[in-house]
Amino acid sequence: MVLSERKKKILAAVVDEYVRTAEPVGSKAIAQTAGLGCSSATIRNELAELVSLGYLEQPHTSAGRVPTPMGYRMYVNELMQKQKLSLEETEDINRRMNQKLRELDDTIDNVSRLASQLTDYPALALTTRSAVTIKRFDIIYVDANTFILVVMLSDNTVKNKLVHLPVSVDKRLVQRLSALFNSGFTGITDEQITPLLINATERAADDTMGITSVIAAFAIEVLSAAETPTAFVSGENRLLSQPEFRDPDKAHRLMGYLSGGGNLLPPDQTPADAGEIRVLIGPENVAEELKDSSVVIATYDAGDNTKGMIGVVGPTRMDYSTVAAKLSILAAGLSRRLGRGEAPPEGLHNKLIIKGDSNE
Amino acid sequence: MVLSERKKKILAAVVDEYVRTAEPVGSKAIAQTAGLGCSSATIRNELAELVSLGYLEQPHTSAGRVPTPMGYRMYVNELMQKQKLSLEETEDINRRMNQKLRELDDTIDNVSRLASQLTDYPALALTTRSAVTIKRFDIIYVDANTFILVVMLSDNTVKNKLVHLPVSVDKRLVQRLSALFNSGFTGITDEQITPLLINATERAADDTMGITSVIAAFAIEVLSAAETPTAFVSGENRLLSQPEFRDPDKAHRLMGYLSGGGNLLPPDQTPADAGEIRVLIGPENVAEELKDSSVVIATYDAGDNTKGMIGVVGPTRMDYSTVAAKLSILAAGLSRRLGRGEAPPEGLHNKLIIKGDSNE
DNA sequence: TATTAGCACTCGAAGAAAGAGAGTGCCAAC
DNA sequence: GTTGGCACTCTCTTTCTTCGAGTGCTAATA
Repeated sequence: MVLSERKKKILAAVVDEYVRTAEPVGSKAIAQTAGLGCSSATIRNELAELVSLGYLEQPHTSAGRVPTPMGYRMYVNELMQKQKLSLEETEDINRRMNQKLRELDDTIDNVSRLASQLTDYPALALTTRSAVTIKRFDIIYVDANTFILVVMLSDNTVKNKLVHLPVSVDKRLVQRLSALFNSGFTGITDEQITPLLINATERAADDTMGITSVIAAFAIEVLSAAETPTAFVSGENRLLSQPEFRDPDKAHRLMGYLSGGGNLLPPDQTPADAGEIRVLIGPENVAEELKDSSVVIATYDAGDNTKGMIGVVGPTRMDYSTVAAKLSILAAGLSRRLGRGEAPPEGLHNKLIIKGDSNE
Repeated sequence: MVLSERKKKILAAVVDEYVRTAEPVGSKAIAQTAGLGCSSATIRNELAELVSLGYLEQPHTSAGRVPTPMGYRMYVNELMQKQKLSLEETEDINRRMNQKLRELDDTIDNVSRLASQLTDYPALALTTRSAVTIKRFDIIYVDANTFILVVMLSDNTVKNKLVHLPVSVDKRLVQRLSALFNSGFTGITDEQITPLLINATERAADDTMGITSVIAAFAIEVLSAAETPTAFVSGENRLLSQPEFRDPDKAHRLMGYLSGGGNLLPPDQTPADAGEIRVLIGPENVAEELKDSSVVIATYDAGDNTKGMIGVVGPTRMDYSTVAAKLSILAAGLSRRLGRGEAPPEGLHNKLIIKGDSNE
């Protein structure tokens, strides 16, 4: 059954109002705010129908109406006006993004922090699982007992590790190993790094001290870490400002779940296309702990076919349109800068300024 | 005035009991638990004196007693029995430390997570401010537009950054720059990296494209980031399981403060010696938000004269002895492994096992 | 002099009762 | 189909009462 225009308007009004006030919405309030020229009695009739259709519900017989998950779903899919953020707001987001992400690393924890700040909900940033391979493998010789492993992955992230060894290592061995690893270990996944391969490399390098194993272990570690989807959560505490989490136990449960960082988001779903916003409302979530919360997820392009995701968690009574709009901009910005694996022009510029003021 | 033995015992009993139950402690309860052979009436007299001495207080006239900050202080300084953790517990901590910190990075966020898990309070790990210099500077040439900067600092941490440039760079220029940076930028602090120095390097390398600036900017960034004391907080949500934070507003305030990650701990105090445990009780804290919470801080030796700190935050009604004992072990473990900047033997071993099972 | 038993008293927590108010459902009129 | 009117329902808030743990004090005891 398709909803009449008026029902849609009323439903939208209920959602808007409820999101704003967190109080069940009465017929009178709607009659006043939503500018349809009819009385509260008419609205009451409509509301009753919306209830029986499953879009709304009543906490108790003589209370206002509250959207059901199905109601929110309808709202998100059809009713909510794609919020246009004002120019200032957009600017602000971009500015903060530049500022925040210029510092050292645009690592996912920074991204999640930013998302949380912007939306004022807890946010989480996730890496997506995908086959990662090693693109480059370098070993920097520091001294006879020390070297630095530097691995560049196919997703353009670089990892390093400082290794101390109890035994001395010849500089040439290190170089040989470096070359061997670069030829043998690039372009393959962690599963392909078999003991056999390590043994072969070891023999080829004449490595009698097992350094190869240490390095290979690092390679495996990096690869599997990169493939394990990890989530960074920040701003858990913002949950507490939501009235639905005034109950400390409830808040604690969800926050604990979030900090656990487990597989929070639909693990089976393939990541959406970059730019796409996905909304999971209440029971649509797989995790039991999220069953009465909502999640908004934006996907961005992290370059080299990998996708990143930023999600925001809140009560089902969530300001979907604003959150979606903000995440959209954030995701777009991230795609822009990560997609090509380079810092944004401004970032570079700001740094370069130091060239100028040499008289100091 | 010095407390009589019995008063001490009673005070200790009050603290212990209150820590356990979070309820004001009555005279009868003490008469039963603390095995001093006297009746509740006697205890009442003693309690009344302890109140007038300032060690205890009453929430209201006809309630049990609760320790004041001064009472806790006395407890921590003199009464609390230095808790000996059982062998199993110690083992457990060490095992978890090995497990947790073996993964890729023993970074401070992992340390703080671990501390929080162990104590079941929110924990924060801090780096201490100290003059950091660059120990090594390497540039890995990836392709004409891409290279990886690898910087090893005096505190034995290694940072890297992938740099894309819009212009092509000659491989030899990169090598020359690498050499120049290694000679010019090692052993100096970020303040010593003046525009003059950059300019000189630039000219020496014949760098007309300003790559030097980009690299120098990274150097400065890394150095100043390393010198900025940062705090990593985890387990904020554990606050919520404490009855004193059942009020969401109160919890929110403190959690917000913690997540802010600001200068949480006595900024003026010089870090204690490694192994030392410091306890700040309620109003002893400088930060307004911590005035009715307590903080336990352990200092560990992070190698190369730098100290690290792990702190735990909780209500003043905190299990000081257990927390102190656990942090102690944690700090000792960290000193052991970070002090010499190497992975613990077990960690290495476990990795090396993969050598063995090549028949798979 | 220190300890103890006894007892009246205090004060908060928990429960019960009452009142207020927002909002509904339904009916009859338009 | 819409509207005003009205009785009804149910929660929230406030007020009052009760209950009980724990105290402080006094007088008796070792």
